[in-house]
Amino acid sequence: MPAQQRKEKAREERSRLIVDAARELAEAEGWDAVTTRKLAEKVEYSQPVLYSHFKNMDAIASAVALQGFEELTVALTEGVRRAKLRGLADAYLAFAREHPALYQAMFVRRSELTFAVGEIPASLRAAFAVFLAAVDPYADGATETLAELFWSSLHGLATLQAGKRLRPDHHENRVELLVNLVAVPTDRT
Amino acid sequence: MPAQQRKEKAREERSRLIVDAARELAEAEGWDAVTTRKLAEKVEYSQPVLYSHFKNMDAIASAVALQGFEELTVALTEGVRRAKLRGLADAYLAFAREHPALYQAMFVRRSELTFAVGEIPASLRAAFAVFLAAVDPYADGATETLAELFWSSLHGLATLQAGKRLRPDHHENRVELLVNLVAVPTDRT
DNA sequence: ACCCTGACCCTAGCATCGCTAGACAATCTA
DNA sequence: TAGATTGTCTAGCGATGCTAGGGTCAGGGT
Repeated sequence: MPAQQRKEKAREERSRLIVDAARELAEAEGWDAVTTRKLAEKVEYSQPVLYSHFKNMDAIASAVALQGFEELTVALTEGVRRAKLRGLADAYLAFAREHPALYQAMFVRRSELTFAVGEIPASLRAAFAVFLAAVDPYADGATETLAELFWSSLHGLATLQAGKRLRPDHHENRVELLVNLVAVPTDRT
Repeated sequence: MPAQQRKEKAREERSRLIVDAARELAEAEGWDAVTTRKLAEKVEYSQPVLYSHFKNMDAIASAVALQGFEELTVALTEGVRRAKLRGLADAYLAFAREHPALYQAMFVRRSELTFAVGEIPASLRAAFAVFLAAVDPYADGATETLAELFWSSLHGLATLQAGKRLRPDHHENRVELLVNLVAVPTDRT
């Protein structure tokens, strides 16, 4: 029955519309400004329609985050291709800098998405795989541990920088130092 | 005029009462649960009293954060005394783990407190000084940069761990690896 | 062709939030 | 003692997330 399919297609379209609107609003004015009323007005539907697509506001933010994971994977892959570890670091930090609200939805705002325990979003697993591959040559066996540590360091740099808690200049120095620490092979017994 | 002084003393006492109540509530139920009404009820005054002490809710959270900075400095100093870099790392991560709401107020929740630009809270400067001293022997001149990086890495580990985004076991491995990367002298030209 | 049924969406409203205005009481000054 | 000042509370405003209930319109069966 094509009528049924057409309906579902339209619903899916509207879901994307809502998610896109939320993301735009968040990037433009921050997550505090993303309210159900503003969102409803932006997609030109009434508030309750949002709840026929998503359980609540947090679920909308999580949908935005999932979009982010996919884009992050692409950006990281491209970064590694350009310049290995340093390219990965630059790509990660650029992503966080250029999409601050998106980054918050992915990694800062509390959310029901947990990574290391329970099921992991496939798109995020892919992003982490880029880390694993890039770090493996220097890991001396402990690939996952080094990948987690490298990721954590970048996350720390990204969030503290965003919060104006690091000297704005010296960014380059910090990144270079980090990459050197990870890349320069030392005795890791 | 001692009457005047007595008044001021009482006001100061009540300020501390409010801050302590906010901190307790946040640690017990998270910052979302810290509302002006619950806070007012807990200190047994009406809501407007809060605003005669603090500009708004964020200012109360900032006051809690300032308490945290002082305690963090003490904890870090003790950690360094015990085991240098590793002690510092352990103390920092333990602090974040044991006082998650306090840590959020200090470093995660957006706040008007900025560190690296403009004026810095003295208590936080003291905490960073511990980082500087602990890291200096390995910095090869770039002490501040290495301190910022070490701090960022710990911050990343702390927040991602708190968000269940790292494998709960392997914590020890990550910390040891980080400390080794920073401490083992390599060629840093 | 007609009616009925069900899916869809909107208006209206609830409880709660941060914050403030204005009235009331208690205390100090002269 | 009378007036002024200081302090506190009650009540309320606008905005929040979310939901209940009713109305409208299209699709399907006879």
